[in-house]
Amino acid sequence: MNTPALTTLTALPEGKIISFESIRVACRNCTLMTLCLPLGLAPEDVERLDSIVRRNRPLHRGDYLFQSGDRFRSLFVVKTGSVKTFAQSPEGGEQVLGFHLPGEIIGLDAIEKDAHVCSAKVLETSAVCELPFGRLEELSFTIPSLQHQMYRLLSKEIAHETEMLLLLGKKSAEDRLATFLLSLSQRFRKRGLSPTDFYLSMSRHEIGNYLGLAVETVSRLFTRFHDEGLLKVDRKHIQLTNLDAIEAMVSRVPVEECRRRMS
Amino acid sequence: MNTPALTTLTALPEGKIISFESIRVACRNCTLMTLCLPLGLAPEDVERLDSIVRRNRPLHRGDYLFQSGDRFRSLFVVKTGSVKTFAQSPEGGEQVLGFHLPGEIIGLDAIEKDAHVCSAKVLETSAVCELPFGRLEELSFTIPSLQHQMYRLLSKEIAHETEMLLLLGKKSAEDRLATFLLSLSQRFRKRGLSPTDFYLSMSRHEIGNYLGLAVETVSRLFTRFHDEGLLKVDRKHIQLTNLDAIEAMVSRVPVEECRRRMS
DNA sequence: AGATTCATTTGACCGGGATCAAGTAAATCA
DNA sequence: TGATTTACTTGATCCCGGTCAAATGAATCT
Repeated sequence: MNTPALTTLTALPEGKIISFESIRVACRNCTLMTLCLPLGLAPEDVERLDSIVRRNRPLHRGDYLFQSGDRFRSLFVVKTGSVKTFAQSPEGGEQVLGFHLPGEIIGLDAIEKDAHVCSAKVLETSAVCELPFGRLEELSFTIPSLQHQMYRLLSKEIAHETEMLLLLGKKSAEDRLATFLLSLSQRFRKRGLSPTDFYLSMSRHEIGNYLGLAVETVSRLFTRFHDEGLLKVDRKHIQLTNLDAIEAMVSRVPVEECRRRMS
Repeated sequence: MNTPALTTLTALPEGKIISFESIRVACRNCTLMTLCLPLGLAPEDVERLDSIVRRNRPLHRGDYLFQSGDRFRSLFVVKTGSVKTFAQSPEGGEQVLGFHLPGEIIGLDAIEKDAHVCSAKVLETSAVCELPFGRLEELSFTIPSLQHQMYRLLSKEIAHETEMLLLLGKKSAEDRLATFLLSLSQRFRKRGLSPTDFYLSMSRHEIGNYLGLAVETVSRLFTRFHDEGLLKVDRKHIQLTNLDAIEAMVSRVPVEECRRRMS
């Protein structure tokens, strides 16, 4: 099998042959169907959607799906593995915007400018579906339920970022890490994986960057959570031994509000 | 003229009579057309869009467009005045999500859950266009350019929140206020208003809440900016006397990155 | 106009989390 | 396998911005 030295999906030539692999993993057989774009589509519409999906070879740690400034051509959906997105200032600093698990769509922020405004980098060996946006948009002209699902997905992304704004604007370091772990837990659960026992595919540095915290703070918090019996942590391996306590921490009323409400 | 004691648009009964007012302010005559939903639409499509727009009576300070948890029926566009959106935790605390100026669309985060996930409150006497989402969606099935514009608007909202994440995650208090003022300035300019001389319709408390800062910090920063000759401030009246300096402040490389890049 | 309430400003102080500095453990590589 | 690099942890210290407290100024209400 020839393996060209391409590291980005977008750089792959058009009109790839339909491989055996791509047939096996058709949308209709994909376990992620209810988490992904086909949600709410009739079977025949899933087939039409499937026909525009490009399934390229797996990517490896460090590979880019796209980089900030690239012309916008496609949305991407993680099939297996995980991907981080991040914005970079021209000077080199970066802000992690999200960690994306199977079924999650990447690139929705690029539609308006017709160019990517963030970069997407693969955290571990990952399979990714590519959805040429022009084709997707055409398809959504003729499939109302697909259009509706697109609106839903875009809206969901907005609502999610809203939650992140609340996190960064109002919550303590402790709350941020707890919220992060709980989010991962819930997303793993939805995907049929253990919500209490998983491996992190991102570094402490990336977690800190994402949560607006220094690496050292993240490290200390892991140690503290461990000491408090909330979790067991061994390098990248996390076991949430007291999910209830973590949930309580996240939904807890901030101290500031307690005080204010008493007056 | 009868004035029922309704304080929310959504509570207004369906099928209002077409008033003289609503004819005068048809989309085709609206100065906001190029900032708003009609952007990129053919004149005949603007008319079709116009036919579903509901233009209700002006709202006043403190009126709600909708509240978190309300069933999602319509998107709203500010025509004149300003509106703030905010998320509230059940305990009473709130996080301001945005301040919305004429031409800006509100409610996009409600599509997915079919319920509002934030509240929208009018900051000053304001006129607002209501776009019943069901009708809008139907219309976008038959007008590809409207569908495209919807995708663009949703995408723009995502990209904008991304910028806010960067703001809250990485920037200093000083940078946050400067970014906020610059954003207002640029938005006023786009609307043909002075980018350097304007009135704030929101309180210091609301600004602080939005930027993840204490009221006192906001107040001190205004004083400092004033002392440094960046602006003149008299209560709600702001004059940006050194826009260049504010721009430089915003695009400046964070100190942390400077240090890191030197090593 | 005077009283009340609310918004803003200013000062004093404090603390959470960043920064600085080392040390340790893993992963990568020759 | 040892050498080098990178990731993570831990401790010490510092500082930005939050909190507390009080004064002042606007706006609203009688």
